Amino acid sequence: MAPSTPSAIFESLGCCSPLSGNALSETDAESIAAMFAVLADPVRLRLLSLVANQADGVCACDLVTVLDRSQPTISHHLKVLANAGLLDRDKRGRWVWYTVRKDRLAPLGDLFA
Amino acid sequence: MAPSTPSAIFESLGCCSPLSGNALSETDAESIAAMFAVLADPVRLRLLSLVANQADGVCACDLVTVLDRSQPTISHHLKVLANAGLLDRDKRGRWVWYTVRKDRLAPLGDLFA
DNA sequence: TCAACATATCGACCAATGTCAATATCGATA
DNA sequence: TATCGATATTGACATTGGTCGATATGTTGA
Repeated sequence: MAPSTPSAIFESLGCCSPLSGNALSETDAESIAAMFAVLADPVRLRLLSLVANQADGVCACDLVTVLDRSQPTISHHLKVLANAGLLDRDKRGRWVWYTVRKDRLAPLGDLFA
Repeated sequence: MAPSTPSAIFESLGCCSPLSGNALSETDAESIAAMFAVLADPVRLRLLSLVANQADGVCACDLVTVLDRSQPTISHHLKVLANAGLLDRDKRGRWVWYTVRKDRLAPLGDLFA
């Protein structure tokens, strides 16, 4: 006989807790959400794309002038991106050069496959 | 002769504004950031994965019991996901069934390619 | 050593948002 | 119609986070 309520449908599949099968764990969800939170800002997205479009990296001094934000704000966003592992930071004398970590970006794309 | 300052390097490439080449526009960055903001919450990520793992969709009544959140909170998150176009909402009598919109998720993955 | 410049940090402010209790709405069924 | 159960909305609260002015740190070159 067919189950009548929604949860009964899941229970009829033979498992104890209906939906916990191959779903995201709480800790996995938190770490993935943290990565998406880093990407959930238009200024950071533009910084990331600006850096990604220059194979040899970009000087922070140029990033400050391009977007319409103050120097502390750009510095803050670059730090967030670097702390998330999406940008590599390379100090060369007085300047700081950033390059994109494609090996860190790719796994995020796999989540949508 | 090699340019001495970082910005001079970009200007030597022959373009007016150094980094604006194929980078994200402000409006594009805003809309993409909005999509990532939807995904930047662990409860929403788990809801999405729970729905995605059931080919025939999931009843909201079951989603309420699985995660450790109140019914209004789950309802709120489902609304956010549906408004973003990531979930389809289908009201069947007293219950609401959700299915995932894979065609809306896939383009987000392409951003990392 | 000093001045100028690039970058980082601090402190404060304001907007956005996740959360829940209470309540409303809507559909099914007796 | 009346009641019950599923879902949505409202209002309030606390937290988070983007932003900037002011300032600190660190590096270069005179």
